Amino acid sequence: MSIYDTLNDRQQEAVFYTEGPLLILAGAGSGKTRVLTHRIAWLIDQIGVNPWNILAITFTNKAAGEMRERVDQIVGFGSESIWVSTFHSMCVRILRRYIDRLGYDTNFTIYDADDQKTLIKDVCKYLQIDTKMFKERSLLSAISSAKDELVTPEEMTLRAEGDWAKKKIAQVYTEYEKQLKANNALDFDDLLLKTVQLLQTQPDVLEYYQERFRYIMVDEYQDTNTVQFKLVSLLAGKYQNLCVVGDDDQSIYKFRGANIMNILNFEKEYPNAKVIKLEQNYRSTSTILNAANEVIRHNTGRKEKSLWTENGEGEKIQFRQFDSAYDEADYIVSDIKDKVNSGKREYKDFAILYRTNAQSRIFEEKMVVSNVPYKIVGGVNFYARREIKDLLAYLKTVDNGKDDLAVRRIINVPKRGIGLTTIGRVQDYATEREISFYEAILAAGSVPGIGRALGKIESFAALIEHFKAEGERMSVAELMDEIIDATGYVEELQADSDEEAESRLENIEELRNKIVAYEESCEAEDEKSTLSGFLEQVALVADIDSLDEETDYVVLMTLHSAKGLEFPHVYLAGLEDGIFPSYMTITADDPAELEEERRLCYVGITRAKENLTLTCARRRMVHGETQYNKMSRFLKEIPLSLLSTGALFKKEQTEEEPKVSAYRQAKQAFATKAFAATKPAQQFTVTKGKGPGYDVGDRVRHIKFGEGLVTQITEGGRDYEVTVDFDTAGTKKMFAMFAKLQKID
DNA sequence: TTGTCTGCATTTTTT
DNA sequence: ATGCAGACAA
Repeated sequence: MSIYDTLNDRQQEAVFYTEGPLLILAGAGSGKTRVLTHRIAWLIDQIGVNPWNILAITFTNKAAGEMRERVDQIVGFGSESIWVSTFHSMCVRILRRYIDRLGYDTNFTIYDADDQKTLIKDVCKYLQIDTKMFKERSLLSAISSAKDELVTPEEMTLRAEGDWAKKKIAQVYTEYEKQLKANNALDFDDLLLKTVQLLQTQPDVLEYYQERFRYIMVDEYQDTNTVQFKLVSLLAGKYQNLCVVGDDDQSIYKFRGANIMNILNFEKEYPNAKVIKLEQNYRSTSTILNAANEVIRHNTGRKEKSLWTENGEGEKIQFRQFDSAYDEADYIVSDIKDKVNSGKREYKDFAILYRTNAQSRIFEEKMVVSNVPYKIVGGVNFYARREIKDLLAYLKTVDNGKDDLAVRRIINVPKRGIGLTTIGRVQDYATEREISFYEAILAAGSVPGIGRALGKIESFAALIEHFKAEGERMSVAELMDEIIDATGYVEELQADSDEEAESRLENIEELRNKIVAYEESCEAEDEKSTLSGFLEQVALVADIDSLDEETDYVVLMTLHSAKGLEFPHVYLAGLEDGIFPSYMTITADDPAELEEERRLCYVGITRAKENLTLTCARRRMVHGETQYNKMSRFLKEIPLSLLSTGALFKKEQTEEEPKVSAYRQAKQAFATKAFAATKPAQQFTVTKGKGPGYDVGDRVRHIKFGEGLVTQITEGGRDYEVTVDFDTAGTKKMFAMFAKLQKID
């Protein structure tokens, strides 16, 4: 009896088919990770492939670690020399070795979203771009998609010919690139793009990696974008032993440039590709699986497949609608508590999934109050916190003096009396001479107009030089301590006794732990721990990587983060039109966006193994205002026969609304299903309470237009449109939400 | 130069 | 509700 006997026929076929391109269409819960690990084992064990020649690309570091571990368990040796990593960390590894060929230093810095924003602001200021017209956000996303599509600044400039707005964007892109290079920095997209450029321009490097990676596997292939596709094709170009695993129904990263065509057209790209479908689900009960199938059925243009399972029917899916988001959170948390207290489950069996990170807060509050251990994945990244970024900026400055952003960040943190004017002068001097900001600092004596700040700058330069010298002989942790000590960063926080300062100190302590952990892990692998190495690790960790299956806590995260995970009991919260599917996708004119939301819903449902609870609230606070939402359209796509709406629950007595039971509400919602498609969802937002707080015939005051008479109120979209006859300003139509009209008695 | 105030926009999802 | 940029005073 071999380990491969435990696989089903299809899975075996996928494992044994080792030569040439292979597309595995793996439905949710069909055991694709098992297939991949067994395939690697098979390659090593039976085909005699050197582990060194295998590359497996996963979506997260966590998945990579798990895969390595599982291969290790099967094969027992050699797994450490397999390359298992994410696209990004693989690229960094390659670039650290060869990027000098593209004119960068190999100790380049990686810019995160925050740094990108700072840089783009600088660029806009420098180019005198009107950021009212060109939002930094959209500029960045334009640049990002250009990089995803392998479009260089030169190309974009050419394409923009004759279009003023496009030319502006191209100009920004060009300058942004220039500055990145001057700072010896790469952004996330660059990691992929530069690697592709490297392989395209350096035949010997390409040859080396093609030879090295004779067998390539890519997980979550449906979420790859054009650069990633290109990268994989380059690497697999010689041996063509490329195995990709994916599920078009789980493609949820289009907004990040993921190109679903990569999977749909795999057979066109590789005409001799073998296609294997894995359709047996081992994860969920048939009830859950049916619900998922029913929902995803509403999408068009998918690869036909039908998931089935031998698992039992299991329990019905629970559905609950609540008056408010508070009630919703209350119910879920106490439901979890009940089930744990009755000994049926442990905390770690539960996951609460939601559409947006903002929804986590309310659950967190309830968890704290109820004393339920929990872990929130995502949200504000640990490394994005101010104190962490500050200290990292010191490390970056020591590591890569060209990183102007880092130097400018810390030159006056903690306060040294170096102000904006001084920084501006130094920057001008640096720009003029085309030297880095830090070089200008070192030459501060010759910068004009510095005046009495000179001494302060010189002592700052001396401080950094001191760190650089010390860094040569110190470990990263020691250097960090020295920085904390010499700058008085912690001291300053300690003097501050409020709660925020306290949590900052804790974070700094946590950072120190992470540095020590990094150094220990290097030691374990017999590698030298370096400052660059640590900074790189920091840049590429996702929050999900810190998820630990062993710890007994409830996990809270977005649906996106939940991809690839499974839990015995899943709560899908906030199933309301406007939340999920999000308001953006409902109002977008592209139906494809709604389909992506539906796939997200499919992903969410299929995370559940045994129990699934769907909840929504009639009323919830969003951005400081109360929103009234209809239940999600996706709910209506689940057959009523799979649902249980459970016992009735308390309604708030203060509300004047008709008292309809949850069950009736649900029933009504399903009954109107046929009409729902043609009628727009009725939802609206008001600043407080119900209605705009005034009526036709009332006198109101507007902050700018003065007093006037309300002549008409019409309900439109998510707001009221109010027509007011102003005494002095004439008749205006405006939305109640924005106008903030005040009734005059 | 620093701190505070005010008005303004912002809100999907992430390696 | 929160966070940021710009204005202005200390």
